[in-house]
Amino acid sequence: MILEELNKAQKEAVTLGASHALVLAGAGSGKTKVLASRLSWLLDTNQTAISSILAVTFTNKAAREMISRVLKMVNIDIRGLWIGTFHGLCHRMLRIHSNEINLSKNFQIIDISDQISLIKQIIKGNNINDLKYQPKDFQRFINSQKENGVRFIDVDINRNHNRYLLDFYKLYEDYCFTHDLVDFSELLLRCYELLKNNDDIRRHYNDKFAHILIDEFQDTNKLQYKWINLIAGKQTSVFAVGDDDQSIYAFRGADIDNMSSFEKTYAKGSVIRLEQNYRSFGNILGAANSLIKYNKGRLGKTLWTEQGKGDPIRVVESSSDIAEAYWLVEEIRGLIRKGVSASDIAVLYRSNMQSRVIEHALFSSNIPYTVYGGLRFFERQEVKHALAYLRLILNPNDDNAWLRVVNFPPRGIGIRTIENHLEIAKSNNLSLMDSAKHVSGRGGVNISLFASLIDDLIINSNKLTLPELIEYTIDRSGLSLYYKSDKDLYDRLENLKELITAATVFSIEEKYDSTPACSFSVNAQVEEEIITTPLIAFLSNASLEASENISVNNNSSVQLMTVHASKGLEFRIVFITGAEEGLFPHENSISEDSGLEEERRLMYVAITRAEERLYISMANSRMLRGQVRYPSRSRFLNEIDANHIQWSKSGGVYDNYPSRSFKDGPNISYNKSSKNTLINIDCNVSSNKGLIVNDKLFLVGQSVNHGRFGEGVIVRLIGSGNSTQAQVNFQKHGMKTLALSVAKLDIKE
DNA sequence: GGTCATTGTTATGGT
DNA sequence: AACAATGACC
Repeated sequence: MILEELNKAQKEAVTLGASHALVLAGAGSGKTKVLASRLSWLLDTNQTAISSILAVTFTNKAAREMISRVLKMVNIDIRGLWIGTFHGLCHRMLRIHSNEINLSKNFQIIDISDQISLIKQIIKGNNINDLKYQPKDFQRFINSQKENGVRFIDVDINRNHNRYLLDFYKLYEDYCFTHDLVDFSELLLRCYELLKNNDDIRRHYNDKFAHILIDEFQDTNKLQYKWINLIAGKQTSVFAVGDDDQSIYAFRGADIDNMSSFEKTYAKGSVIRLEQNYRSFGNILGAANSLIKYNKGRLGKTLWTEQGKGDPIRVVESSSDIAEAYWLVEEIRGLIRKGVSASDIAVLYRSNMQSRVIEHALFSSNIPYTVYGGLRFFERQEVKHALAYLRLILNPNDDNAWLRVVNFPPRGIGIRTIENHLEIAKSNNLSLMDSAKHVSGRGGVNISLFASLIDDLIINSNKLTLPELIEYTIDRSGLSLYYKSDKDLYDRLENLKELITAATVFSIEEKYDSTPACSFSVNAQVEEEIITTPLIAFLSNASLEASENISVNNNSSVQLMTVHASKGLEFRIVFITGAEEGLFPHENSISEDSGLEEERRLMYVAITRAEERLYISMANSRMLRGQVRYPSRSRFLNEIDANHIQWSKSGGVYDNYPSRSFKDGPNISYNKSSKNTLINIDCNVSSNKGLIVNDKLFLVGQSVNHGRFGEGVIVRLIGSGNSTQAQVNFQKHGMKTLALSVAKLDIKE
C-alpha cells in the first residue's frame, strides 16, 4: 500500500476518518486511483472487514477495474466484498430476499428493448390506438416515474393530468407483477421497497456496511439517492466521488442536484477537491475549462496541470460528412505512420448513426477499428431469439418471449392464428402456454407442437449443463437449421455458437454461486445466500451486462464510440467529430437551458478524454434521414478560448453529393455516379498527396514552423513543379500562402 | 391462412 | 438506413 504516490488532496481523501465525504474529482484527477486506494487503505489498516464495504460503480467494467487495482495494492481475498453497479447490487439483494418480496424465484430481468416489445404487446392487447403516443413515450414516462420512486398509486392525479400515460403505467405494472418481469428501474425500486418495508433486513444492511463508496455520483438518480439513504446506517460513512461537470445521464433520470444535496445533508464540511489533472496537456485543459464556464450553478473547480501546453487543439472544417471521414482516415494514417499505435486513437461522435460513414471510410482504407457499444452481443436478434427460448424454459408463461419465437423459425403459425390464440388466452385469463391446446385449426396444431417443444426443453433443462442446454435449445428449436440454410445468415449461426461459449465461460467462472453474496453474514437473522440456478444467473447476467463486448478486442485498432461511452476512458489522441449545431449540441436538447448545459458537459467530457492531442472536426454538409443538411458550426467551438485553437480546413475533395463550397477553398465538382471515391477536380489542389520540395515532404494537416510567423498547420498545397505554394494557418498570424521553394518552413516533429 | 416482397415511416445518449 | 405495415402470391 503506497500512499506516497498520492498528492496532498488525494491523500487527504484516501485517509479520511469514518465520516461522510464528498470528493469533487475533476476529469483525469486520479478519481479511480483515489477510490481504489481508499478501499485498500481501509482494508490494509485493518479498520474494516471486507464484508463491511459496499462499493457502487457506474458500470461493470469500472467494478472490475476497481477490483484489479485494489488487488495490486493489497494482497487480500476479495470475496465478501459487495461491489457492482446499483442495478447489479439491487439485483443481488432481490435474489437473496425473493421470499420477502412477492416475487418468484425465477423472475426475469428485461432490458430496454424487451421493455419496448412488451409495451407494444400491451398496446395491442388493450386496443390502445391513440396515435399521439408511441411506445417510446410510454417507456419514457414509466421509467421516469420509477426513477423518482413513484409507483402508479403514488402518482398525484391532480399534479399529473396525463391520464392516458398514467393508465398505461397501471397496465404495465400489472402485467409485470403477474408475469414476474423486472425492468431496470424496477430492480432499484423493488430493492428500495424491500429495505423500506422490512426493518430486519434494513437493519441488517445498516449494521453490515461500515463504509459505502460511490463512484460517478453525479449520475445517480433520485431513487438511487434514496436507496443510499436507506442502506446507510447511523454508523455508516458514505464516501461519494463525482464531478458535476461530467453529469451526462439526465435522460436516464440522473439528478445533478444529488451532489449539492449530499454536500448539505451528509458531507458537511468534508468536501475535497481534486483539481490537479494528470491526463492532458494545458491547451486541452484550457479548452475544457473555458467551455464549462458557460454552465451555471456549478459546484466549481478548475483543472490545472504541471505538464506544458502541448499542441493546440486542431479544429478542422470539412465540406461534408464524407469529406470529414476521409480527412479522418488521412490524419489517422499519418499518425500511425509516425508510430502512434492505432489503439491510442479514439474517434468520438455524439450519436451512433455517425459511425456509419466513418466506419465505411476506415474499412475501405484498411484501418483496423473497433466500435464500442454499437452492436451489442446480447442485443443481436439471433441471440435474443435464443434467449427467448431459454426464458420460456424458466417461465413458460412469459408471453412476450413466447410471441417472439412462437413462429421463429417459421413453423406455420401466422398472424390470424396468433390473434386467435391471444383472444382465447385473454378470455380465459390464461397465459399463451397454458391455453396453447385450445387453439383450433391447422395453426392450432402447430401451436400445440410449439408448446410440446417448450415442454421438451424444460424436461431437458433438468438433465443438461448450461452450455449443453443452450446447444440443445438452439438445435431443437430449429434456429440452428434455419441459420444454416443461408450463407448470408452464417454470421448469426456463429453468434449462437458464441453464446454457447459465453455460457461455458460463465459456468467455469461460476459467477452465480461463488459471488460474495453467498457468504453467510455474522448476523444470523438475515442470511445472505442466493439460491439460484445457472440458467437464471446466466439470463440475469445477459440483461445486466448486455454492454459487454464479447467479440475479441483487437489491441491495435482505432477505437470508435459515442461520447457517452467514452466517459471514464482516456486516449493519447482523440477526434471529436460532428461539432455542428443540431448534432452536438443535439437538436432535441437546445430548446431548454438544462438540455444545453448537459450537451456542454458532454462536450467537456469528450475534450477531457484526450491526453496529448485533440482534434475537433465539423462538416458543412451532412446526410441526415436521407436529406442533406447544412449545419453551422457548434456553438461550443465559439465558447472555447480561441488561444487554444488552431483552425484549418480539410482537403475536402471526397464527396458524393453537393455541398456548399467553403469560402476560400476550391470549387468542388462532384460526380453523382461514383460513390465515396476520389473525384478529379478541375483545380490545382493536391490535397492529400503531399509535395516534395527541397527534399522535404509537405502534407496537408502537417504542423510546421516558420521563422517569422511561428507555428502553423498546412491547410492546402497548391501547384506542382517549381511554383508550389502552401496555404498555412498560423496560430498567431492566421492564414498565409507561402512559396515552398523560398519560405523557410520547417516540419515539426 | 401463411409467406414473401414491396412500400412507408422515421431517427440522442444506455445501466 | 432499419424496421414496421401492407399487399401479392402460394
